[in-house]
Formats: sequence, C-alpha cells, structure tokens
Amino acid sequence: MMIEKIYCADVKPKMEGERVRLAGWVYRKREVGNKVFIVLRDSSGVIQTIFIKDLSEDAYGKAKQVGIESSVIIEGTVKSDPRAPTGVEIQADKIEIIQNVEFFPITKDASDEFLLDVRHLHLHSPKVGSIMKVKGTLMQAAREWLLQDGWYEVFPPILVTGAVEGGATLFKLKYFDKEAYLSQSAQLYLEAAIFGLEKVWSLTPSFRAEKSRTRRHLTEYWHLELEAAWMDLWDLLKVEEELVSYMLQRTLEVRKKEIEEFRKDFTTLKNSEPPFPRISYDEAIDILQSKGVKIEWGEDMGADEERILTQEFDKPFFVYGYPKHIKAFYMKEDPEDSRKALAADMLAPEGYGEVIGGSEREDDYNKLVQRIIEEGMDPKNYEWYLDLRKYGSVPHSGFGLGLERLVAWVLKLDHIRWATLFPRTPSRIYP
RNA sequence: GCCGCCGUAGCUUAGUUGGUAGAGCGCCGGACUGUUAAUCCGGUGGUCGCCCGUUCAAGUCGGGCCGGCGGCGCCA
Repeated sequence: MMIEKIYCADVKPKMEGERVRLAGWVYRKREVGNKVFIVLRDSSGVIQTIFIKDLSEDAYGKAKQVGIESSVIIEGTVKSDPRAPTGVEIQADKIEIIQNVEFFPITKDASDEFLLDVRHLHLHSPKVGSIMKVKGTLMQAAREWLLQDGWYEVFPPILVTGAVEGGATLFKLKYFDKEAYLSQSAQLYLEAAIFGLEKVWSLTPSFRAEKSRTRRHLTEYWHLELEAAWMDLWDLLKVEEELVSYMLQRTLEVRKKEIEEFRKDFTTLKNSEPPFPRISYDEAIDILQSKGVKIEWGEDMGADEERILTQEFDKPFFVYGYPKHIKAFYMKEDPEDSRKALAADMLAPEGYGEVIGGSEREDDYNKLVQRIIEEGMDPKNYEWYLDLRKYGSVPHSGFGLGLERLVAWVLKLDHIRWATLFPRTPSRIYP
C-alpha cells in the first residue's frame, strides 16, 4: 500500500483551489474559536491545515481531539494565505486519524539527556531530520566524486582478529571457539585490496572500546576510508582536499536550507576549496609556543592545543610530519628525517579539529616488522599483512575520515552524538 | 584510566538554619471569529535515584551503591 499523497513542501500558493491529500504527523495544534489549526509535518517539511467547524463538523471534531505527533491523513483545498506560517495552507474537510497519540513524551523543555533516552522518538524532529539529510548528502557527494575519480568501492569485514591502532581498545566477542573483535578500521583490509583494484574506498562502522567522554568521540561511528597504490603522502593530501571540498560544495548547493538551520556563517564552508593550507608539525609547535602554549617537540597535541591551532585558519588545513613515536606502526618513516612519519591529519576550523587521519604506509617488509616489534606487538599476528610487503609491495597511502566529525563541523553541532541516528557512547547503547 | 558535577511530577525545575513538597510546560475540562511553541480560567499529577545511618523529625546531614552528565587522555 502506497498512500497517494503530496509532500508538505510541495504545496505552493499557485496551487490555489487544488484539492490535495497529505499524510504525516501532527506537529502543532492550536484551537481558536470555531477553528482548529493543525501544522502537519512530513519528511519534506510542514504545512498548516485549518479545520473550520461550519465547513465540516465531522472533520473539525476529529481535528479537535487529535494529539501532537499523531499520524494522520488530511484532505482539503489549497489556499494561499499570508497568515499561514509558509504563506499557504490547506482548508481541510477530511482527516483520517491513523493513530492518535494521547501525549508525546517530548515537549519543549526536554534536556539533551532526555532526548537521548527517547532518541527513537526524537527522530520525529525535523531538526534531527535535517542533520541526517546533510549527512546523507555529504556521502552522496563523496560517492559522486569517488566514482568520477576512478575509485572502487569495496566491502571489508567487520569481524576481525587484530588491532589496527596499537594501543586502541577493541570490543571483544566470541566467535565460535575463537576470539574475535569488532573492526576499528578497515585500513589493513583496504591495503590488501589495492593489489587488485589500486584505488579503493569503503564506508563502514568502526568501533572503539575507549571510554572517551568527549564531544568528538563515539564508540561506534561511520568511517570513510580510502587506500591507493602508487600514491605518496602528497598525492594523498590532494585527494583528501579535493574529496572533502567536493563534499562540502555539493552539500552547500543541495542542503543550504538545512545547513542554515544550524549555522548562519557559511564562510569557512565556502572557503573550503583546494588547496588547503599545509603546515608541518614543527610549524604547528612554533605557532603554539608563540601563543604561550607549553609544548615541546615530540609531544602529541592535545585537544586544547588542537583547538588553538584551528583558530588560526578559516578553512580545513593539514598538519604533516608528526614524530614517528606518536603515530601508528604502519605509517612510513620519513626518509629525510627518521624521527618523523609520513603522516598528515586534516583539521577542521572553528575549534573542531581532526576529521581525517592519513599517511603513506610502510611498504618495506623489514622496516614494518621492526616497527611492529618496537610497538611491543608480535609480528606473528600480522602475518597476512606482512605478506603484502613480500608479494609485489608498492608504495601506497590512505586515510580515514570520521563522517560524524565532518557533519558536526559543517553544522556546528556541540556534540558528535547528534550526527548519528542512535549514538553509542561508553554509557549509552540503548535505545 | 583520571578530575569535576548532577539525580525532586511525563518533561524543565524551586525547596532557606532539618519541621512533613511548590511552580512552569504537558495532559484533561471549559472559554475564545486566524492561531504562529496562541491566550485566559479550572483540574490532574510525587516511592524527592536506591540502601543504611544520625535525629523526636531527613528532599535537606553522613556513608555506601546505582545511573547519568562535563572535561582530560586516546583517536576519526
């Protein structure tokens, strides 16, 4: 059964006099004298409907008793009227109540905490809808760009046996009589895939069992990862900036209305055209020290440092050339400075910070074994991964983008959890 | 793993030196000739997170537990 209907947003003043049928949910209800105003909501937006007692006593009576967020089908005639919120309304003579809602738990005074408790109902909200539309459009744009640039989409496993990040915590689970983990990155598998497909990408959930209580961490998030043969770090940065720029520009075109609900100033988004500034880790340390931040070469930048740094830019930027010892084992050592790794992060401006972490990968068998041992891990656990450096090894690079982090910046969200349907944090797995 | 904070009605909350819980919103009923999260009048609604203790008396003081929140570290 597909209900024949038109969307709220498609009702235009020029349709004056046309008879229409709408299906959706009661967004607002106001009773005044012999009239009931129902603002109807659907996935496209809202429109006001008006029930006049003299016009249809039956419909008026039903409209009067229907509750907020009830599901209804309304029929009536289009009237353009400046008093209606959208300049046009439906003079309704028929309402079918699919399910009446006596009272909807979410009212205007809901706290963030409560909204998360009833997230399944919070998804009724047009504002949540706008976030999800923007997220979907960002990925839609990413797919467009990746397709035209010749990248193959692949579908890596989520059930895995080992860690990518040395110290990162994995969710452990029983796999028959063995132990397995939820993947925290598809990277290792993508690296394997480039030997057949050269340029690959995937969008997968990634899981981190870290008790990170911050506004930029989730235990489950959507990870957009790219991996390519024959690319060095500098080739990779070009891919990153072109991809992210396309995602942003396209989303600005398609979702301007939704973005405006969250941010007034589009400057940083519009600025996000290649090239993005590239600063070295050394320069970043200099900038921070000149701002009076106590940080020495070799230390990793903390959240505060990152925030200060992002305020120096009005578009995303790269920090490259991190000290090797603060980066992951698979990153290639800088041949010109053995203290450094050929790694770069992309940081979003306006205090948002890291959205991408990427690097050239170590492609030399012996060096990779040495790095694994240095990190206190056992090369035996990485046998298949090491094989990739024994059978036709190639220089290659790749990166991972945290989709929710990008959404959070684009919409200036105060917390990454609003950028996902059902956020999972250390203390929340329900609903 | 570390530091800090909070649990009172469905929601948001007030509650003084310890004296027996109050409001707004929602909901229900009524009024109102066009409302914009309408307004006005009336009503409904409480195991004060849980346990133990101090006390004549605990929402309030003390201890423990549970749940959640903010931040750090780690990262995308």
